Amino acid sequence: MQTHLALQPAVTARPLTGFEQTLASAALKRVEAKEFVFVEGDAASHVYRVETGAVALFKVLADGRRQIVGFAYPGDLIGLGAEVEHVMNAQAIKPTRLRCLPMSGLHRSVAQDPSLGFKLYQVLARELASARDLMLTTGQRSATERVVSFLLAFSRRNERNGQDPAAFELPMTRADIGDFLGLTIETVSRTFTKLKTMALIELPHSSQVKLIDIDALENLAIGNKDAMSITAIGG
Amino acid sequence: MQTHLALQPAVTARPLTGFEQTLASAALKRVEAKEFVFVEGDAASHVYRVETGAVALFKVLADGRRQIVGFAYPGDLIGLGAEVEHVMNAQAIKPTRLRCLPMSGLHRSVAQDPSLGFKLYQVLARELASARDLMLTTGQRSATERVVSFLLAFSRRNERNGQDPAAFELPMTRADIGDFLGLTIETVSRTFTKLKTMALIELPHSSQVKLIDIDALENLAIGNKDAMSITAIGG
DNA sequence: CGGAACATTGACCCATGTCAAGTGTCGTGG
DNA sequence: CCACGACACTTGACATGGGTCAATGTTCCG
Repeated sequence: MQTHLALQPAVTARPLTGFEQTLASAALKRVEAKEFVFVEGDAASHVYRVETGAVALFKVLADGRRQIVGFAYPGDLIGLGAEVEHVMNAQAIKPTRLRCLPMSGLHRSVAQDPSLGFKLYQVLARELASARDLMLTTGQRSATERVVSFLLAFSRRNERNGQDPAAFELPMTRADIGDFLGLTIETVSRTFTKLKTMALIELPHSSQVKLIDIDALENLAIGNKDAMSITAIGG
Repeated sequence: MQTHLALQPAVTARPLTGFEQTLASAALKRVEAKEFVFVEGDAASHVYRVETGAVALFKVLADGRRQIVGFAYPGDLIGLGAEVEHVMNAQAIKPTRLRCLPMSGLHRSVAQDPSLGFKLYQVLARELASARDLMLTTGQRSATERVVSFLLAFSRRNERNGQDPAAFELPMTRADIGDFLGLTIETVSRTFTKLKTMALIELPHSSQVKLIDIDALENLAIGNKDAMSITAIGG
């Protein structure tokens, strides 16, 4: 069972070889933190691949409530969809560089490489799986479980990239985390403080996280209220 | 802005013409209410198209908490994904007939029809959009907003199918609705009662819904606390 | 007719939201 | 290099929406 939260659209698109070339030669765009890559209603004229930096993807309600549906990191594709207009917003959360591929180019690539359509299908299937994991998280889990799942997703991402799974930098603010997990800033902050008090994490700076007891955190994430004692018995 | 909740994976797969033939001749399977079509961990050996009935797609946590990520109705495809095993469960919520297409057949179809991969991509893109709408709903909306969005999605579905947008039968239980919207049975039930008291809906039977004031409901869904007075002024 | 499953309702409670101070932290300009 | 302002974060006090637990009602089917 996939109990953990995927932080990203999971489109670290390795298999797109012919497409890869097209992208490599595509125009490079720089955006500053807080700058939008596209907004809801924009013509879906391009897809983008994040080269460096990070982008938040979100929807907003009329009254300003915001749901971040995912974060895109280097290697991730954003802007894919079936509609002629973007149905969400993409905003850089730190200085970011992107490759821009016009939709016309994408269509051409699909025409040339018959398997590309299916590859894009696989890319979206993984995004869909991530979206559903997040649905499980925001729909069913407690605040602590959500925050811990979020931190562990970072840990696993770092591990996949050959970096320290126990220490990382959060590129987003508490507000972003809250809008991703369906919590308020205050609840996110209090949960961090609680995990710190429980000696499960350390926060050298508010954006730097060190995971002290990953086993205990993993127990917390799956709903084990007293993860620490369980760990003591089990370990 | 897409403020409303899609009830289904939105894969009423019209465009799959060559594929359509394959499906039409595929084996027909009948399942009873509560019977599983597949469960998490099963080999993803087939995709299914719902012919009649309805299917709930859900994930469960170790302790039994359940998130329904979508309902599939006639015309919808289920079982698509990038993994070799199913990552969720599919359970009929009423007697259901399904066409079963083996994955091998799907792969053959993709090989024969180069555009099929891209068509499947579009199908998944719509499912992804639905999943993200549901994320917005469970992550940001109040109980009343969630239930009303849910009812309005049925209304719109009926309208698309040329049926009465103001009256329909709910195929699922209160528990299913709760697990879809991230609410408890009791909250769903109380919300129905409240809407009935406000004279916005009627419930001839617990599974039959009649929408009395769709405008007011639409205001409620987007967060307008006193939808009725607004409607009175606006209408 | 009886029982199981589903739905409603009520009373109570608690996790999380809201509102309101504070306290860093960082970048800029003097 | 320091002072300032802006912004992010933390913390506290309090409010409340929705969860929990429990009882009752309803529907359906054997």
